[in-house]
Amino acid sequence: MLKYQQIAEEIEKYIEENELQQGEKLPVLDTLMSQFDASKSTVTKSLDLLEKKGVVFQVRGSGIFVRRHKRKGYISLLSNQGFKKDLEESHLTSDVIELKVRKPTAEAARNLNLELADDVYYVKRVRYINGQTLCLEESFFNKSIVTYLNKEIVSESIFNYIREGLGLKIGFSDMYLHVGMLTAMEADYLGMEEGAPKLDVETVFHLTNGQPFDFSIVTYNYEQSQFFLQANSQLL
Amino acid sequence: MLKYQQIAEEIEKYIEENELQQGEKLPVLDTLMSQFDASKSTVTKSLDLLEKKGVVFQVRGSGIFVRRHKRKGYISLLSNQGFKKDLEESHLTSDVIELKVRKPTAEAARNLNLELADDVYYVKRVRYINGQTLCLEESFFNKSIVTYLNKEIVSESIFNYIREGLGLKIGFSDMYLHVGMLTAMEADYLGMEEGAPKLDVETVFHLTNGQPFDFSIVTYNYEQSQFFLQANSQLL
DNA sequence: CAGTGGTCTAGACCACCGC
DNA sequence: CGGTGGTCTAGACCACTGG
Repeated sequence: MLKYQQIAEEIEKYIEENELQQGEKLPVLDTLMSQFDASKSTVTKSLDLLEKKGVVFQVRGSGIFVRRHKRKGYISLLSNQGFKKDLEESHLTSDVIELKVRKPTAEAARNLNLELADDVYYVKRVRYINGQTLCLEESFFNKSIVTYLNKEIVSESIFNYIREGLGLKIGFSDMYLHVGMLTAMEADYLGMEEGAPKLDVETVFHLTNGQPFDFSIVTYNYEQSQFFLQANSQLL
Repeated sequence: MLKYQQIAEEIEKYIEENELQQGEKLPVLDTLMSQFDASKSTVTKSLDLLEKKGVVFQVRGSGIFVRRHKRKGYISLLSNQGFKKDLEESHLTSDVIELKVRKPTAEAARNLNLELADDVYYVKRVRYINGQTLCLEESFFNKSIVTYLNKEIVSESIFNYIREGLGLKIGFSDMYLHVGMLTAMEADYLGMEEGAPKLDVETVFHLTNGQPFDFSIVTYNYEQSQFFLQANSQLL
């Protein structure tokens, strides 16, 4: 593990263990440098990481402060694939409805840069949170990259398997959100009424080398759809 | 303007002007270093910025590549307050429905760390995109920070005024998303049916020093609600 | 194994905040 | 004006990719 990741982790752990609140001040850079026996750039890099994650914010001429958000029970839109993080106390399960090799839909082919004749793994799941339906998920995996899947893998964390089992490196993703009304089929899976509000999240996942390997469409039950997002304005 | 920002801007401009597509390779680091007469760290910092903005992705041992998303007409959830960026071709206007100094709601007070007796500027606007209703927006500004507002300011970009007119530095924001159904009042403003799907986005905006100065609730017309989001998985 | 990006250091100097 | 974070450099060395 890299030094700056290590430092970032320790600082984050320190914040959690001491239950520091929004606005509380962390030790100054000099202290952190000697404490972790690292150069200024390295410590700064750790802090930039934490800032990107929404854990701290830095104020020039003043100090480094803890950043917290107040609300519980929200799903972080960015702690990508595998909510896990913000819903630690919640119980998440999945029902696998379908798992097979097939040809992609036109939309899936377009998003994965595939031909209609190429093979994809198709996975359809319903996800539950504390026993209530959370979402319906359909995923298309480029079979030439994700070469094997089975029911066991698919009922657990597919992404962990892709990372550890297949040794692939997941890079970045593009997400598209739409609000609409549930179709009869979706309503059925989610145990809701047809025409109820829904949020569709379509995501294209890429490897670190830029290859798209997964296109997924997730339809959220609006009653469980509380999402959270942290932004930094210094992008311009 | 800082050197690394300058470099980032020029690289971005270069990509736009030459209409580089997803996956196209940029010059190698050495070239960029000499081209911009900058050290490796500085160029790297520029590229990290662009990576955060979703403009490029870097692959160790291989190169620096252009990142693009395919879909047009989506509102970027992160290019914070002031869509402007992704909707450049669209025509955006506002109707100011209400502008006054008042006491905050309990919710607004909580999110702005204010007392119920403190003063806030309250702004209510309907926003249009190409003549169609896009959203209904209610904002509460901490009056001890945003000391003055008038109809003219409020019908243009409030955030530009805060930055340039008041000289305040906007830092980060926390966003909370909910899906639901339009109330009669909301439907009326948006020209929709009561009970139609909606997306509510509540945002708390902070200055760079961490002080919250604006709490806003934006209710989107679901027919116009197409959002876009780019994520980087290397956060862990 | 050559090419290319990533990490880390030490140190100089700059820019901002708040007393 | 002292304290603190931010920028920038030069250079050593590491780690990954792809032919």
